[in-house]
Amino acid sequence: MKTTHLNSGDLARAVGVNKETLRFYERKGLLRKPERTEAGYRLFDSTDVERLTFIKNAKSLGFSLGEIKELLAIADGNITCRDEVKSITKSKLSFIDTQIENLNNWKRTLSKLLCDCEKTDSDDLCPIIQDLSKGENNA
Amino acid sequence: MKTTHLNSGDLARAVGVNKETLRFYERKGLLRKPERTEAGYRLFDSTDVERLTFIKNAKSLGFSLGEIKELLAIADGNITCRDEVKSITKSKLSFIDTQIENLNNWKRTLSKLLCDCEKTDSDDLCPIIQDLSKGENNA
DNA sequence: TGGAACCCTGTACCATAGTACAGAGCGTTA
DNA sequence: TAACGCTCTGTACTATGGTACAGGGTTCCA
Repeated sequence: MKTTHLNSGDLARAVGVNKETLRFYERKGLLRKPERTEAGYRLFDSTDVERLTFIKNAKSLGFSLGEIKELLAIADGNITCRDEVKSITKSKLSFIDTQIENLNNWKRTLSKLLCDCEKTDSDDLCPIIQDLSKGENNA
Repeated sequence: MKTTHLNSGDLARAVGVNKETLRFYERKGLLRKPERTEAGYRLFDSTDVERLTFIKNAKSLGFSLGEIKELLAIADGNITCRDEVKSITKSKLSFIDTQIENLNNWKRTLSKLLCDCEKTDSDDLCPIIQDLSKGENNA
């Protein structure tokens, strides 16, 4: 658990994000304001690597920065708020379900259209275009 | 096929979008510049309803406004470009497949975390937070 | 005829998620 | 000691997809 100090470049490289993004996250309150050297250089440590990794992972799981900030606030606070993490995760899960359902609908529709398109004469109007011009289309 | 004239408000209401959005789409070149009354009021007709419906449907299918513009350009042009519609649709389909796969990964991960969370003692660190702090997380 | 409800315009603003850049200072190494 | 590469700051800009608003003009209905 030695406290290796990293500067912006080190941290950015370590986690694989842009250096500017670190400043951006700091401004947004996702990363704490790090200590500084006398010259004003940011001094990060392994907890920042973890935190930034957290952000990166959560982002890849579809959490928005706003949601991540909430999660981090909870992680920073007392453990008793854990229900909130669960609640956010649950709502995210149900959102994901909806999204998957939508995508499957899109997929069905587009596949069907593509199929129709292959079948029709090349001098008919494209069925994809035609279909999308109709009301009552799927969500 | 009577050419019912609609003004901005009518069209917006008919399709269910914001009036400002019409102007926005017009600016972006998604909607044609409509004729005007002598007072300068926009005059839309049923083809605009179709076009806006097209945009709305395509949007709900996950096409970006840029892609929709391409599709519209093709629809406006000659039918022989139909292969392009197919190609856009195909690439959209493969994108959708990727998205579904990603969402399913997210879902698996979050479900597992949620499950872990229910199992652990309330004075342990929340496993969701812990897990997300680790590197090598799924995409 | 007057007022409500609509339409017009340009411009500015919103959120999200960053990226880019100029001009300055710092640190390391030849 | 000079040069190169790194860091700092604030500010501006990017893209996407709109929304809001002020300050006018118009249309409709009682």
